Amino acid sequence: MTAEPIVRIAVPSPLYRHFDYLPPADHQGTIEPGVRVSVPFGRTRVNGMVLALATATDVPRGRLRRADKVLDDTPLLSEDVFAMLRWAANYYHHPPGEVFAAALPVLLRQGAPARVTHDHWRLTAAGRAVGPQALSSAPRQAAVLERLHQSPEGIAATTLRELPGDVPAALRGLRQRGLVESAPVPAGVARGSGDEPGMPPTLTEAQQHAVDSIVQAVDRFQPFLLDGVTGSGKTEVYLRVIEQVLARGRQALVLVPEIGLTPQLAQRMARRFDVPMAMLHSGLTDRARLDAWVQAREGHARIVIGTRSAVFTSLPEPGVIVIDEEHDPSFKQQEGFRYSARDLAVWRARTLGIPVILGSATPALESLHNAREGRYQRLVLEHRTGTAVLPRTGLLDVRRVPLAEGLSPALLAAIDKHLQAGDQALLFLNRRGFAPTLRCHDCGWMAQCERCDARLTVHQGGRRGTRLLCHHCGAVRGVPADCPACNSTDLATLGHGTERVEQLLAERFPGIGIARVDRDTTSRRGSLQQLMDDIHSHRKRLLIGTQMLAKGHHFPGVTLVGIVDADHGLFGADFRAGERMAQLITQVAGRAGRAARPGEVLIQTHHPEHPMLTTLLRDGYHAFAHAHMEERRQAHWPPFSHLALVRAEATGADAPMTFLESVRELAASFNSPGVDLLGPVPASMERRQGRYRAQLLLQSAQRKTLHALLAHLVPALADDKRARKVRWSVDVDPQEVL
DNA sequence: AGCACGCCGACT
DNA sequence: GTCGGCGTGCTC
Repeated sequence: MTAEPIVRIAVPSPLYRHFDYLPPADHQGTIEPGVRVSVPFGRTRVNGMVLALATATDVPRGRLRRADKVLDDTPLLSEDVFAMLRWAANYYHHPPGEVFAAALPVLLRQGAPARVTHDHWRLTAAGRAVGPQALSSAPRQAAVLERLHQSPEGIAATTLRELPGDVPAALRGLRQRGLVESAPVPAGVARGSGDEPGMPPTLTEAQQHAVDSIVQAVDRFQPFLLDGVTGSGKTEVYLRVIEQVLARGRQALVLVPEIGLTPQLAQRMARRFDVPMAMLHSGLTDRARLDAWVQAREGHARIVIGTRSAVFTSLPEPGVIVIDEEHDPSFKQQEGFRYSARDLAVWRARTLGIPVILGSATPALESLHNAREGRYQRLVLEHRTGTAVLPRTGLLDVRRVPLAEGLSPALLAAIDKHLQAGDQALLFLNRRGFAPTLRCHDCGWMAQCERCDARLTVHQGGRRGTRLLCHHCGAVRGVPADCPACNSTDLATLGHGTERVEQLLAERFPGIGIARVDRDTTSRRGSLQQLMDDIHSHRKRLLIGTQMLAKGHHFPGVTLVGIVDADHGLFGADFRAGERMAQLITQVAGRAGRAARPGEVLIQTHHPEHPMLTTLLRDGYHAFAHAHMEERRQAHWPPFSHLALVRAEATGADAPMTFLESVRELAASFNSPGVDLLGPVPASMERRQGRYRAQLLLQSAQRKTLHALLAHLVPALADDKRARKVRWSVDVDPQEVL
């Protein structure tokens, strides 16, 4: 008789170790790595992931417990994703159980079977026409009807069953009345129509070369940096490559930034390809997400498109991975399991032996460096497609110039000129609200957030009238009638935000129609779409907005882009501030002149001679990147070093610093040559949401030595009693170090 | 992270 | 006299 195997399990908990169990008593057959099991854990039961089968364990005999149920017949994750997650837990120094949990749809975490619910219900035309009050004699049916009214796309039967009462009976009743029908299509997956009108556009020579190069590599690992100016047709390159991948019977995984562009790109793909596609965006219900995930896993969905976490989707026949706007910071998760979806995608492509395409008009310096070192093959699209040309850019020196709400006469005149010509103009301003703060003219008091080291922003819009808002913790306060410090009534707003500029423009350019695009005007569902429609139909011809306007959206009618204040990025203390500024300016500028008419970009600054700006404007993003790369090299910042950040926060003011000092000592005691310990220092905004924050930076020229140190340090912290007095976390390859 | 056990303050 | 505060210990 052979001994029972030991089942090694990652349990969803912040613990850095695995747990060993015996198989369930009644279990027949084999248990494989990658299946979920329900196990007793402490006084509760949890769903864990089988990491491995073992023949021996360190755990004393009597303490081994028996798993109670195996939840999957076959591994839930494809081999490459399983391996990627094991690798990632190691690389990001994060508890394996949490890594697996983060990679699974909520319902799978909760133990639901990995099956599509074909059983969806939706209203018929007749059902849409009647209200629940028509069924007052059948309250159960009325409740189901009402619930279906809320979700016109249909609801999974399992979800409906959460309603009280005999839901299946109610559904039978409703079907007899002809009010509902069961829809066979699982949510989250839609079949493309492939009915794009006309022929796909003819490729430029550069596009054709890019497509050929990538297609030629379909059977091996090769990262491509698709480095193409805005409007150069990167998407068309993706589509042609995907077409080839689909033709070879393979699947495509497409990652996009978190800015609501998923539907747009998905729509374009759906018009091109007559195949089922899974869309994984933030708006999905848990059930729809599971359905989409399963469809991808089983190979029914041939294209999977989604944000960051879509990188964890298992695919049986992967052929290519695309990362669009690869420089976008949203590919890095900023809390919990702090992975980079871009970096994981490259890892995964290597394991799978398939090409991966990183596309951007403004590649991250890391990616340019990788290309320079020969790790990535760079494919350049220098020109815009069709007749569109790149806009002219100019600096507006605003020193000693009278400004109207931050706008110079030259900029206002330019807006006027473009509006007169019947075109649209876009103003970029990185501050939402009316004014960045409120100040007492008599004593200098400024409205401060009680829970953060930050000023409150004056917001005017909305039915709730003028209010003070904290952009960091969301606190809302009324505007005081007089100064809390000196009782003066002479309180005045200071600086300008999008609301204020909108007001000024409304007075200056009456009847033009102004679209303000920021978090305040787009937070309601569908409101962004409404604004976009108004812009595209020219009902609104002046656009004012924040970051959101810079990203990806096409505005063919815009011929003028104004950047109200470029100076923030010039003096940002973070080592990435310059790179971010250059990307932002280049991306905003890319919104202009995409159609036939040439565009113009005007940038207001108090530092017109600043080399960052002059290099960027005169010679473009790549010249800027080249110059900036040298600065990085001299300062030993990435990509010329590797970083990890230990963060700590607590309600007590001293606890984070005290803790990190002990972390520093501990790290120093490991005696790792070549790893520099910088700090600890208080975070740049020390107090946020009532918590004090500090950080310790670890820097090394060698990734290996840094990770060797972390491999000792992190488990030691996890076991350290002092660590329980603070909230701490480790961020490998942090995006921001300030 | 949960969850329980275990010793010190304001309540029915 | 108890309900409950969160310190600390553990999870195969």
